Amino acid sequence: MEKKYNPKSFEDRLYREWEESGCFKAVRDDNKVPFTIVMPPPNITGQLHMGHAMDETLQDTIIRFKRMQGYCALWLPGTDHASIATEVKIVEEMKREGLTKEQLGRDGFLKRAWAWKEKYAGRICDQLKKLGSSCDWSRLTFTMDEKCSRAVREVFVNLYNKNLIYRGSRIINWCPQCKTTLSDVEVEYAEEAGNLWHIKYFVEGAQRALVVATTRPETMFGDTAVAVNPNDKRYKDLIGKNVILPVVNKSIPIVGDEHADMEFGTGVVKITPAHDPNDFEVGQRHNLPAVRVMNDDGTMNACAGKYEGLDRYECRKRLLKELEEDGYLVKTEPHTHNVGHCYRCRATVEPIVSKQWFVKMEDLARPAIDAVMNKKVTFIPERFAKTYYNWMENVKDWCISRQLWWGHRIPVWYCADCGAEICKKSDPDVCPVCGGRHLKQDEDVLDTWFSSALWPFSTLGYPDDTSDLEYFYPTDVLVTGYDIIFFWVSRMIFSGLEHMRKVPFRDVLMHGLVRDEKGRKMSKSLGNGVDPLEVIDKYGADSLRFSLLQGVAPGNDTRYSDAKVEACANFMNKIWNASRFVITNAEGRTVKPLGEIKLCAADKWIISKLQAVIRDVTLALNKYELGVACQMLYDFTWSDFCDWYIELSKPALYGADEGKKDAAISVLTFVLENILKLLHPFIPFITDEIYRSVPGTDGTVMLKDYPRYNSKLAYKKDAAAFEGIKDIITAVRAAKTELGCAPSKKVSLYMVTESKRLISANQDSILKLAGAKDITFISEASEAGEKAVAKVLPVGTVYIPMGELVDLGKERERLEGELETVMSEIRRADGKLNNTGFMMKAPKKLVDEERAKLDKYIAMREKILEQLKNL
RNA sequence: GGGAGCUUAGCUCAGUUGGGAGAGCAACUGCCCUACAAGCAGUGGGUCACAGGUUCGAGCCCUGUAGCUCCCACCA
Repeated sequence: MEKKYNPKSFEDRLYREWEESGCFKAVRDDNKVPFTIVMPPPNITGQLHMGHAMDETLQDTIIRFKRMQGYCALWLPGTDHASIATEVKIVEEMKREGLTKEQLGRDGFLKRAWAWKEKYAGRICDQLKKLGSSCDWSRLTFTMDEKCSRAVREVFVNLYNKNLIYRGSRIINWCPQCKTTLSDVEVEYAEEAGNLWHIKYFVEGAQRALVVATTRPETMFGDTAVAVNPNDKRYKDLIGKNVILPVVNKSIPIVGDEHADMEFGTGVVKITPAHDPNDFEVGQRHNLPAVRVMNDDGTMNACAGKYEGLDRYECRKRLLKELEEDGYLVKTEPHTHNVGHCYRCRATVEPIVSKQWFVKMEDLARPAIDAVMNKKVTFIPERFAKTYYNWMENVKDWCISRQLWWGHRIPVWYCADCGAEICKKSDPDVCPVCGGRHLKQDEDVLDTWFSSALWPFSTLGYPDDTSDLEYFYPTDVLVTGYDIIFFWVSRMIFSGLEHMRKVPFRDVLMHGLVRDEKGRKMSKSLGNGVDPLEVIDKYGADSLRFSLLQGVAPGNDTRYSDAKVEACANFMNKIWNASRFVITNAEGRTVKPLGEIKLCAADKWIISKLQAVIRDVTLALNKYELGVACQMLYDFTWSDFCDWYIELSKPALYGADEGKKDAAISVLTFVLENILKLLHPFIPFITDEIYRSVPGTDGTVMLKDYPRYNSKLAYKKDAAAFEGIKDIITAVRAAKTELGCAPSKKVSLYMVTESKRLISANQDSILKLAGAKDITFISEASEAGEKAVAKVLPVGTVYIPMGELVDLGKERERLEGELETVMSEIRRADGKLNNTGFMMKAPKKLVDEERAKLDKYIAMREKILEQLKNL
């Protein structure tokens, strides 16, 4: 082993070895139970960020754990074509070259897009490898691969045939910059300061005027009515009459509709069915025409008259000026309101009536809700089920058509001869209705999330009845961020149920966002993102992984900090050095199985601790409590193994007794090997690198069995007794520090104790670790001399003669302090034991423990009192 | 308007069937002792936001209050 921990010297090499040896490959094995994770496919446009790093680390840890536990573990990787995000990027790139989509044409553009994909899809995969991701690369899938495209077609056609996909004119969200529709979840709302403009509309044939309030005056060209509340006494008599739309001088009706809120504004609302979801509904109720006033790029169309061709905001500005000059504008009131923005380009989204394709959600939502209610799918933590219900129960139809080129094209053709609409799995040559040959495919592509929704089964071979699908589906756990529940998780659930008749996964492990040091979201605009690859370069992948898992609870956001990674790097260093200690000391010695050696108290103690850790870590991992598991392993490795056990082993290791040496090195090796296995899922590189040097091991640790709790190795009594030895050592160390005695000065110890055998057996350890030269058993305090400090412990009293360093006054003070501590413990235990409620209702085990504590403290109290008396 | 989360040591956060408050970092003291100074030993530091309630027992369960954060819906 190299003297220094240097992750760069082995991480890439190990990854190559793992990959080449086929360790990550999952092949159906009917003697094993499958455990499947499908990776949330990163966008091909993307670069690895901290969010990915967290997501991938969680998945890798789980899959490595399951693999070691003997499952047929499949972690299926892939990438997403990310229709809109990718198209936006390519268009930007083209713009720099002075090119437009139109210039290239659809085919030319797609050619370029595929070239882009070839160039960048590999990048994110390489980055995942740097992290140590043990996914089965032979199954790498791209959402626009042939198999996914087949699945998309199959699903589309099936839903179409069931009338669950339909085409219709609805209000949709339009991004004027991306020039495409967006689904409801792709719109992000933000409060914006704006105005509420009060505009006068004259009533036809009367001297009255109604004043409407609007935040988007430019849409007035599309007004086809004004509405008042039918119960509103102010305007009731006007219902059925008309108003004259200013500027355009068009006559539009006054309708009575509950939508008009009497309390808001003037109580009169202009109705623009083509540009507002509520108005659209009002329009439906009153048979109003929907008049679109905007073009796809957010400029005004011919309906705006002289404003035609102007951008919507420029039009607003000039129109307001005109209205003001003509006396129509009666009031401008500041008003903050929620404005929708495109989640890709941030442009303000326009609600527009448009003919689009929709998935009818009502029938799909119900079973998806039930599946979670019935625990076929479990959210971890549970609270996210509520978020899910809330959305599912109120979900509206899903607009799936996008006016883009990069994506799955909608498998619908229109016959120019007879007007038929044909939806088919395979491209039709002739019209099945009229036999005509003039078929034209729908120009639009599908929402990216339409193919993502099929991911858990499209990747496994759907629509074919593959052996993989039968074996690996439903998958076991989906690991993803809570920000993606609506986009993806919910859609996978209803899609799985609809097309596979089974939920896509049993558990959904949610994690939060990785924020920056100050708790802010990492973002490009803030420039506060931390590049995981740079962190890996500096500290190694294991340190980054551990820092992302340690102290993290499911569903909670976490902060990234260099300090945290540094602390983890120190842990790696610790593991490295401890291993080096064990391995170098094992050179030339025989490492024996535990059964063949005589275990000393310290051995039994550490082995016992190890069993508890194995049990608890496994339990925690099965509950996806990775943060808790990390903490337990950290503490065990650093405190118990390194700080205590390695130190305890030194007397034997450096002594002359060959048998003891062999025993010590055997236990050290045994525990180290287990630590490496236990830690491997979290920090795969360092553990495997070390494992290969551990005597008696062969091959990679990633295919070894995960340690199992062995009750025969629990040694509960011996382990408990050994705590007495640790107490003695700690007490002597503390006493030395307290009195300012140099740690290197060897002191003599005198003990009054009933555990002479235990202490004698561990004398070497005590002397070495406490920095003492001898132990003498005595029967009373005076034998230790006058200038001795007394440490009263459960195992007995230790007297440490310190000569001139002892200040009797301070010693009295200290003992009185300890007495007070012990007394308060006695009061606490006594109180409990005298509480009839506690005695009657508390579990017996607890009562017994409490009684034992009381006895222990009473004994200590007597000893301290005696000590004080002697001072 | 609806919903969720958070509030624990100076800082960042764990604490999952309710049974003596923890870690890392920071601070203080002392140590290079043949794995590790990226280290070791020791020490200090918390009315677990607040107020009630349930219970023999509450950081944990229930109700309410306050502050912060997030999500959804809607606001012409």
